[in-house]
Amino acid sequence: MSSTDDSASAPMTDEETASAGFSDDGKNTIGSQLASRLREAIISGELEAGSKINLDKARRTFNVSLSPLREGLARLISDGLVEFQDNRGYRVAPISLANLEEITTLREELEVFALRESMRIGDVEWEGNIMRSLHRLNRTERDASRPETLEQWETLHREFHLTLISGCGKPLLLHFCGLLLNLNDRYRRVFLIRTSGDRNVGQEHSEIAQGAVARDIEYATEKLRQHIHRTGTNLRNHLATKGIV
Amino acid sequence: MSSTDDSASAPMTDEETASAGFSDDGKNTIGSQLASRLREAIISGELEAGSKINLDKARRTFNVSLSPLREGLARLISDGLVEFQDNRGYRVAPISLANLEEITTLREELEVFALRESMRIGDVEWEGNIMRSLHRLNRTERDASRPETLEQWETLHREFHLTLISGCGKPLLLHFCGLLLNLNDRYRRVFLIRTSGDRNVGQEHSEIAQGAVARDIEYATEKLRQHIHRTGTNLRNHLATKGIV
DNA sequence: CATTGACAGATAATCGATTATTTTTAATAG
DNA sequence: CTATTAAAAATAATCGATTATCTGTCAATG
Repeated sequence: MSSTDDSASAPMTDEETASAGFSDDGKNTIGSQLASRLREAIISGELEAGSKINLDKARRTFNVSLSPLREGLARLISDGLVEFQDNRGYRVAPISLANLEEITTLREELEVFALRESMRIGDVEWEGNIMRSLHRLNRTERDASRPETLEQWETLHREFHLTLISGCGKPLLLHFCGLLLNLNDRYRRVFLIRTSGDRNVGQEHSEIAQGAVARDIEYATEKLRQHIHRTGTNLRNHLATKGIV
Repeated sequence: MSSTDDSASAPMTDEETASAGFSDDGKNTIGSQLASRLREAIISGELEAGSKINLDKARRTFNVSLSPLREGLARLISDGLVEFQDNRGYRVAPISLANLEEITTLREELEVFALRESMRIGDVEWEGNIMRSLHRLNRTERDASRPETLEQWETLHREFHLTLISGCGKPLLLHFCGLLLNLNDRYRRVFLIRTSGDRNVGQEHSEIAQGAVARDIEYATEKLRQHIHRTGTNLRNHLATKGIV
């Protein structure tokens, strides 16, 4: 419900970060930095789902002491990306078909509800933010041969979905939706290298966005629901291909 | 999504805990114990909403070192009962009318959805668990003059609501509902010493439970929604009385 | 008189070492 | 051979001390 770091912060080169003065956008403490790095490692699949996290090994890998390491891991527990047991340590949250299906179902419930609320009470700034997010997202190509474009697209995609519902005026609801989006993104990054051919995801996003700013509640919410559902179906097939139950 | 301790565990005297062999129900590490103690301190209002948590002071109060203290606080962040900022430390999550209203709204959405799902797929064991929880709850009097009965009632009440939706087969959804219940309980414990006279809460619970096991979806979900809504309205009035915005 | 900046005290974050617990291995009895 | 137990190794949890950061105070400046 809190947490300082901001893993989806605006892209910025090392030089800018170092020189420009306004670098105070979180990531201050080692613990925070670790949380971000670990989150990325898990969502990208670098750390395998279900695998144990050896503290001593991780300590050496990241060149940090135990305290900030545990601090960082604690945050990922809140995110649902890490599981913990007293005296047994940490492990990367496992993936499963059932988990993916629940995430999809809950997104359909919560994200759609949040969009409905946003359309009910969102202001003009909210509308503007949607159009900006949409534009930035649609201008970014997903090129499977260049991993950095995939990461970039993921960031903007997440941003788009969050912006869409950002007008709802319900911090807790946004928090839940953010968690679900995170969990969902892991499945996509691990299993879905390229989007399936029979979809035009860009157009789907455009339709949702346009319906939202036009305040056509039935249209927009239904489009969003279908969008989420299709993604779920898609991912489910990919999981099945790899034999995951 | 994980967390080992179990703040709503069965009541047990110190003697029993010490002698009987099966005391391995969590609460092993100092960090876990602290999480429970702090949670209780916050939900009961002992630690004032919005107040800063001084690590050094807390360390002395609880006679522990910094590491487990931070560990415990980290868990309460997941619970939404504590907020944190890098280099600024921890504070008890503030309360507000808006926050209470959001909690109520989300409970109406999520808990009702979870009940619907439970009624769709819950098995006989689920039904039995409901009847047991209901019985235990209704047999417990809330006597304002004896604080321990209030605590006991809170525990059983929480248990009842969680049991009601425990058949839904959706761990994440149950997690969210658990969080919301926690957050809601804090408002009740702090603001509602006795239930308002125009309600028979015991009967409300019975109606919901009976509707649930009878699989009368419309009836049960509507009763639950009203139950949650009334509680919200009630609490809102009490907050207004104390001048909280 | 408001603003800035340096200082000091308070507080949070981190480290390295130590202690507690679990897991593995090895030995032994049945 | 399998099951049981004891010792050893691996791992997690905690501690006390140190370092980094923040916050308030007060003097100097415009």
